[in-house]
Amino acid sequence: MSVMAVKKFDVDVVLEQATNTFWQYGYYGTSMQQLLQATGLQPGSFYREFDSKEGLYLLALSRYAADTITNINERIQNSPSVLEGIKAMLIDLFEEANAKNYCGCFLVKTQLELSAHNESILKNVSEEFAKIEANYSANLRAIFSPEASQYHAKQLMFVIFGIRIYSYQNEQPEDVDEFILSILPWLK
Amino acid sequence: MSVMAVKKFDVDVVLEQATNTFWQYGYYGTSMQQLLQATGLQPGSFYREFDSKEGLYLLALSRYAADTITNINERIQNSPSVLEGIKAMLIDLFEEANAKNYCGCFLVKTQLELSAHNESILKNVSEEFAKIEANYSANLRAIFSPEASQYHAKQLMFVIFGIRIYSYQNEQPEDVDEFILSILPWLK
DNA sequence: CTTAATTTTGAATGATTGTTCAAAATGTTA
DNA sequence: TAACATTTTGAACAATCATTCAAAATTAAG
Repeated sequence: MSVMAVKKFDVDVVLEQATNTFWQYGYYGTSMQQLLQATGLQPGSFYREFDSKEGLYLLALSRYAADTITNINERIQNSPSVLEGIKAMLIDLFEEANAKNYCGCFLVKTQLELSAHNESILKNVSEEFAKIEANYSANLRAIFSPEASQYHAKQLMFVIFGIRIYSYQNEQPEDVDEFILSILPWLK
Repeated sequence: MSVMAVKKFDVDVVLEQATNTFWQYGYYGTSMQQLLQATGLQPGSFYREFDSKEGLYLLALSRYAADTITNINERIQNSPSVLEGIKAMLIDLFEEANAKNYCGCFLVKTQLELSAHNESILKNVSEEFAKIEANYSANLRAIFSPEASQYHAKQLMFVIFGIRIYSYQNEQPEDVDEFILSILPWLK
């Protein structure tokens, strides 16, 4: 009793392709036609693997959120210090914006697009952001007091949001490094 | 030779109703059905007044952008000082988020939702943000040097974006006033 | 090779999308 | 009152939306 026919596609690859499409064009801005073209699947295969367009979106979203925290911690752990790691991450955020298909943050885009349509998504994304903030706070506790860590983590979230939105514009600060330090002097 | 039949609706009112619908649900998330219900218009009247769904959206957007700058300047001029005016505005941004149908910033939502679909919209919104930043800079020049004003205006934009996004979450800083000053100490 | 569990195919579905337009209603002017 | 420029009405349109499902293809096990 085993598998009599074998999947022709890699679920992880398909999930990534779908994520990128949703990320770029949004939930309502992405049609099933686009999704099928991006993944190379036929409707039947798609719906047998995923429940629905919405189900796939939620899956993509939770995967993205989990990856985000993983990436943050990897970045910090591979840096000479927590503060240098965070500062380098912020600078990278500015540079990412120069990529040809800059998409910003998938969680932010989801929150802005869908919070009025689906209250559970608003709650879901809020929880993910709370986790990310708590994770920054936990990392900062290696240097600061618990209270200072919490405060700095919150400041960090604000600044990250600011960078992600502002980066859609073309004019960035001349000296990004200096600009970050002017808002978050404790990063020095 | 004059008007033989009279419009039953007020264009400005309709435009505001449509703007609110777009603002809340987004461009692709708003259907013509919703728009007609929100405005009380019939399809024919709608299309005779506005070119298309897209045309109406662009109209709503440019009106919103113009109103934004007007409101900022009114706020600042009715304050005892430029800095107090700006600080009060930032605090208000936090409080707005507690309203039942918090929508964030229409320009930001537009940029995130539509920049991948329509390059001219991305450019359009970017220009509006540049105007807003320049307007802040002009106001700050009453107190600071031209260089400092420009720099502070940019910091201001980042922080405002941060507030608008972060505010979708429920947990705000305990002391909002103190929090703002910790990021923008020159507001003191 | 046959059997059978599983996957792929893709035409077809009904619902909804944005938009059109001929006909009816409106109300000022002469 | 009659004429007529303008607006409203709302059924109808083609296109696209997400989704379904019966039939064909696949392939390991017996």
